[in-house]
Amino acid sequence: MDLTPAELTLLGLLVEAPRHGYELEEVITARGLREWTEIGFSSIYYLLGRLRDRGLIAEAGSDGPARGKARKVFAPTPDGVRACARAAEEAVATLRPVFPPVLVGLANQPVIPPERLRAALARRAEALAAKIAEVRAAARPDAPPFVRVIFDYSLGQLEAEQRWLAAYRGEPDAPRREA
Amino acid sequence: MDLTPAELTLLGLLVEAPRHGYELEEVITARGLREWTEIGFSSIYYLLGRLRDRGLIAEAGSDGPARGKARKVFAPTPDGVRACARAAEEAVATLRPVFPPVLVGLANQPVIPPERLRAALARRAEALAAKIAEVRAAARPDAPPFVRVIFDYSLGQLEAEQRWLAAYRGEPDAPRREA
DNA sequence: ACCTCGTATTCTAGCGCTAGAATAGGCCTG
DNA sequence: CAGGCCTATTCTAGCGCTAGAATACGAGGT
Repeated sequence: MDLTPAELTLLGLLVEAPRHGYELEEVITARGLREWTEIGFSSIYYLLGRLRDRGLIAEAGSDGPARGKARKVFAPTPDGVRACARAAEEAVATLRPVFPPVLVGLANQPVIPPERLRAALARRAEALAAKIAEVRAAARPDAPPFVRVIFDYSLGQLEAEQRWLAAYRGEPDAPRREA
Repeated sequence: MDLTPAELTLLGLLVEAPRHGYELEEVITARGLREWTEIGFSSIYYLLGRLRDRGLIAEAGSDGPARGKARKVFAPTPDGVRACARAAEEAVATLRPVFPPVLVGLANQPVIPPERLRAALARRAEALAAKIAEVRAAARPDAPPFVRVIFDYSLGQLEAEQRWLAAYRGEPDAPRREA
């Protein structure tokens, strides 16, 4: 009954406006969701099929094609809209424990030669700075608040990681005291 | 050729000390890695098989069983140790873009009834506070630095999220200015 | 008329992983 | 020494997902 993040993303896009598969693909790439949601091109029709089988979306007539094969436009059913709201609410409320790969790497720190580790941390610092700049640049001040909050979240997480990394690179071996 | 986080975790545990499948299971639960790594009981032997097929670990004789069926002890091969170091280094260096479910939920914020959204955010705040307390309690000051750094990371991320959440709950609709 | 190009969907094989049951073997107890 | 029990491993079926190829179809050029 629960929706995966990918399913919720797709369903949400359809709640926003009825669309056909190809259009979803376009929207996903246009909004830069490809990187985040990890919904591949092939998955779209697959997920659409699952959502339809569950009765959360339904074919809302076929659109007059610009050119080429007829396209199937999908729209959420009333059930689908409810499910979307419930799943979104659930996603907001639940804190998912994360153990990102970087921590797995750090847990194996003892096997990494020290100078390689230092270099790896430097590479991370660079990537982090670049990412922060990128997110800042992408964050339009005129975006609606519910979009801004997403950027704020990402930025907050990235900056926290940056502070942590700076402290850690500064004194890689010395234990530090609590705040 | 790359190792998944789960594979790296297991391999790392074997680099630490040769072990058999059941023991890995015990270590994983004892260290609380179950929640983080999402390595199910069934996966252990499966992953062990894959690592062996790739020549990264090998059976290092069977241990005298305390009682019951003979157990197969696995130890990393020289290749395995190298792969572990390389993968750990890689994991430390690369920044993986994350788009946690909470953001997917927030992206669908407009379909959530406002009072439900407020309640969901409140639940999240509670869970967050509890988690922070839990991590703080688990962070032993006498732990080796390479373990402490992991707790520091988690704590930094959680606290950043807490600040973000507090700000957001304070003014859920008003746009905020940049730092 | 035919052919090609651009749009859009569907199909197929197969990989990675998981749950859960089945199996195996030695010890201990009566 | 038969039976149960505990430790460990292995097997099996199947799910979810993906890449990539195959298909379908109309418009426009020649």
